[in-house]
Amino acid sequence: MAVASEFSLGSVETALSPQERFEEFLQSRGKRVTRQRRVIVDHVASRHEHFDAEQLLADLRKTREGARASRPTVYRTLSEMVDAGLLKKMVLDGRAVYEHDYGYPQHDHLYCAGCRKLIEFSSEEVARICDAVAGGHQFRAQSHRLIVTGICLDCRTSRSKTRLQDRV
Amino acid sequence: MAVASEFSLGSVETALSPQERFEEFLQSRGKRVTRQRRVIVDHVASRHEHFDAEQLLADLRKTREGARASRPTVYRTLSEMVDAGLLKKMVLDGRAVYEHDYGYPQHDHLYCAGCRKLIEFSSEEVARICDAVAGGHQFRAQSHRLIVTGICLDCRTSRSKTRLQDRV
DNA sequence: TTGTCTGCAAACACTTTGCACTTTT
DNA sequence: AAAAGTGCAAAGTGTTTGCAGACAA
Repeated sequence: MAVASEFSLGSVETALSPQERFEEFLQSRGKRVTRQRRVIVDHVASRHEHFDAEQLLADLRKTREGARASRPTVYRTLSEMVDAGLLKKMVLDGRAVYEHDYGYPQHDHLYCAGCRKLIEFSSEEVARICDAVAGGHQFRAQSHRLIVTGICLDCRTSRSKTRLQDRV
Repeated sequence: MAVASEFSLGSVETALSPQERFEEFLQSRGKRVTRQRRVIVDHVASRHEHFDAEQLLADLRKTREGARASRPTVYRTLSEMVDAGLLKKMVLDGRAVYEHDYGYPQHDHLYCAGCRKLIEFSSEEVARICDAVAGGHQFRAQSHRLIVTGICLDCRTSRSKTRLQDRV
C-alpha cells in the first residue's frame, strides 16, 4: 500500500495515493470507477517491479474469484493508467513493459540481454544532455529513454544465462 | 554507390562497400548470394534514411519486375544484414525500424511524436555515462539506445502535425 | 435511467514458419 | 547433384475492436 510514499517527499504531485489519483483521473474524464479498474490499480500499486500485460493478467487469475479482469480490460486499463500518469510504458523485445511513474524519480535502465532483467539507475547528466541536444535542434523535448543493453553480473558468472540474447 | 564512404576515414572496418561486406558475411556462413539478397542490399545501400520492412517491400514493388523480393525474404534478409553489422534495428511504435550501421558513426535520436521523424545526434558524453553507470553496476555494457521524444520545429509551427502523438 | 464498461470472439499489424519448388554453388 | 533460398499460405505474437449484455452514476 502506498508504495509511492517513500518517494513522495512533500511534492504536491504525490499527495494522493495511486488509487486516489486514478479515481480523480477517471472522474475528470467522465469515466467510471469499476470493480475491475479498482482491482487492477490495487494490484499494480502493490508491487514495484516492471511487468507486462500478460504477467498482470496471469497474476490476477491466480487471485480469488472476483478479483479478476479480462484481457481486453487489462489492456484498456493499463493505457488509462499511462494516461493518468501512474505508469510509464516502454517496449522491450516486442512487448510493452510497464513501470511505476507516479511519485517515482526519473531514471533510466540497464537491460540484461541474458536474463532480460532491468536495472534502474539515475543520472542528472543524461537529462542535461537531452536538453542541450534538443535545444540545439529547435526540438522541444518531452521525455527521454536511455537503455544500456549488456550482460549483468549474474549472467556472466552463473550459467543461468539461458541464451536469450537476440532482438534488441 | 558506397554511401558509407563519406564516413570511412581509413578504418579497416569500412574498407569494403556494404555489398562487399554482405557477400563476405554470407560466404563466411555458407549462405548464398542470391538475386534477392543483392537487390535488397543494393536498395538499402542506395538510401540513407531510416525505414521499416514494409516500406522497403513497397519500394521494391515499385521497381521493375525482377528487382523484387517477397515479404518473407525481405524480413529474412534484413535480419541477416543486422547480423552482418550493416544495419541497426530499433523498435518504434510497435514496428522495427532500421538504419545504417556500417561505416556510420555511433549516434542517438530525437524522435518527433508529431510526425515521427528521427533526427540524429552524437554525443560522446552519452557513451561515457553509459560506461560509468555500467561499471558501477558490475554490468558489461554492449550498446545503448537513447531516444529523446518531443516535438520538432516543423510540427510546432506548421499544422502538419497530423495528431499522431501516442504510443511512446 | 442513462450511458459507460465488460467480456467474448474476432480482427489486427507485424513478423515468422512449414513446405514444395527453384536457384546457387 | 547437393544444399540453401524462395514464395506462398498459414501460423504466431501481442494488442485492439465490435458489440450485446452488465453495471456505475
